[in-house]
Amino acid sequence: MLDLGRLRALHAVAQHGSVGAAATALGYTPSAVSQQIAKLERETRTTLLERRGRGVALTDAAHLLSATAGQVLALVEHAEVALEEQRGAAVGELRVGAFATAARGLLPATVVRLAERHPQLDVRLVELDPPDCLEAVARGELDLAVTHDWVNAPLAVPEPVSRARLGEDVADVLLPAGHPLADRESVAPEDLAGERWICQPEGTICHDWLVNTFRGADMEPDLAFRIAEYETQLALLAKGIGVALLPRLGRGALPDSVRAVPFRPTPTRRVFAVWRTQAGRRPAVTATLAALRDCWEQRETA
Amino acid sequence: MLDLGRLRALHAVAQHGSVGAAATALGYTPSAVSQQIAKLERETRTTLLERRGRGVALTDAAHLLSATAGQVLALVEHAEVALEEQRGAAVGELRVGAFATAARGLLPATVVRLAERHPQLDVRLVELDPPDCLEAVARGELDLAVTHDWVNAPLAVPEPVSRARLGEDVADVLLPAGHPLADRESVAPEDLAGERWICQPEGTICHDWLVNTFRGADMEPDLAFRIAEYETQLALLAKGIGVALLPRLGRGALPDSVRAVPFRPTPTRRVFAVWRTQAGRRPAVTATLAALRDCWEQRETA
DNA sequence: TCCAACATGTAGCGATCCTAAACTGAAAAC
DNA sequence: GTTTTCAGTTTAGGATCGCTACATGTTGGA
Repeated sequence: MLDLGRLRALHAVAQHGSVGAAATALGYTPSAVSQQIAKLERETRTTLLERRGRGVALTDAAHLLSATAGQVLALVEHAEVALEEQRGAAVGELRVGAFATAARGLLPATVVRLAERHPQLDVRLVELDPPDCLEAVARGELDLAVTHDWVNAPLAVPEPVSRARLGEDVADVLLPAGHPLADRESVAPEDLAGERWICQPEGTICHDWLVNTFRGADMEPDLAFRIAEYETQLALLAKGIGVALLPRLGRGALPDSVRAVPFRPTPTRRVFAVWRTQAGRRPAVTATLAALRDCWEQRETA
Repeated sequence: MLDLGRLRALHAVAQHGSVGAAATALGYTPSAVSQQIAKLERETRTTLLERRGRGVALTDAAHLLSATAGQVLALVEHAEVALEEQRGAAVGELRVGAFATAARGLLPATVVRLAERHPQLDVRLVELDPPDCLEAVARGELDLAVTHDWVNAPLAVPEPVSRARLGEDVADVLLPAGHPLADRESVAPEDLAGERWICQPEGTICHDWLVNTFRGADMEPDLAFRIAEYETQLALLAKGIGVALLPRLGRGALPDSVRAVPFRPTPTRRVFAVWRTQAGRRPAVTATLAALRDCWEQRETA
């Protein structure tokens, strides 16, 4: 494989017309340039320079080589510039994970915003539960994830992962419109004894939080419906079949047949973005973080 | 300026997916590849590789750089191949000089033939008198020249120039059709005493030869018309204004008003191709030499 | 004929680049 | 949970490379 330094030497000679001028241009002595080209000649088994009077002339092979050397040098220079530019730009593929509610309520706007601001950024989205999110980020399968914890089940991030808080998401109890508690200012676990709950499957944080909170009041919730899909939960609620605890994030307009009532103690989960600390320097990561924050703000003011 | 070896290392990692595989592919140890990329990272002040589990993953910058590295490597490889091919092919620019008669009578056919055989060869033609030809070749301003001497004025080629004889060109005396000598088998200087000569300007070999030959017979030719252009000489001859000594090379069909009569002693000039010995290895030079020989042969048999 | 300009050759020193081997860290196997 | 294995990195050291300074060889002009 030809050496770039030698090609540069040859190209300089071709451009400046003499070994000495080329050496000056490159900041070397003529001897160095001469030696470089001599080595290039040995490597290619080709005569590149011919002495002509006091100076030198390039052979056909040298012209040929110098021409492509020019292209190569231009390309390399371009790469350097691109690298420099890229140091501040968000490009490439960014794999994002988010828990279901955020995937529904926050990420669509974020992806749109990123697409507007950074057209070169290719965002991939995966819906994952918070523990899986963290693991995937730590393993490098995701570049960034939106996750959450509840105040009574704080999120532990492993060492090489950083996190930033986006904000808090409050959950309300959703009741059929005709329910006796439907017009209360707020409800407590005690008020809801005997209700049949619509809840996410076991193993999800939503499920665990509900169980923990009721056990704190020395009660056991009746988790009659284990439903992962938001729309399905809503459909069940609309039919008055049970009650549910649903976060405000990602909750659209409710049907008339369903009422939201604040819960006491307020079920608040903190929403975080997490990423490998290592990758924090990636412009793509910081840009996504910024977009997430913007979209979160916009959601709250809306 | 980025180093080609490092770019190749990065590209290999990108292609093979791991440092070890890249090292195997390149014939190095993983350590070498790792160091190369570490240096590349320092040079570009960019993170290129991130550890991911047991292996590594490329950052955006690395992907960017690897992509252009691929282009660069392809270009360099292409240059190497081109160089290899070119080692046997006639390509590039070839500057050819020829004395006027050869430029008229030999070179056009040669240029056509070269263009057929070697379309990549770019032939430039300059009309130059033999001494200038030799000088230009020796100086490297011409790559090859067609020159001549007369038997009584042999051509001396300087050391770093080679020559090859193409053949001999005989000159005849051209007389107006009505001239008393027009139907003779041959004429000698003595026969032509008092004639007004149409001749090339002083300083040309043609001129000098005429003077020398006549002085050898203790005569002085009357060089009444100093004309460089062949067509002009012919026009003068056609009007019966003088006589001329014109070589057979490059002489087309004569008008009826002009007759060619052999001269005694026969004015014979040896025609040579000359080139820098150094450049003799150039395929372009050998190809042109071959074409010149072919065209000369063809001319004689025609 | 000497001198100036230019390229090339030589010696040597410092930088570079590779290998080998120890080290670190993560996944897999027991 | 502990050990093994795998992959990449770090470190040390020796060979090579690539530069500079200086000498040499040519060429072209005063």
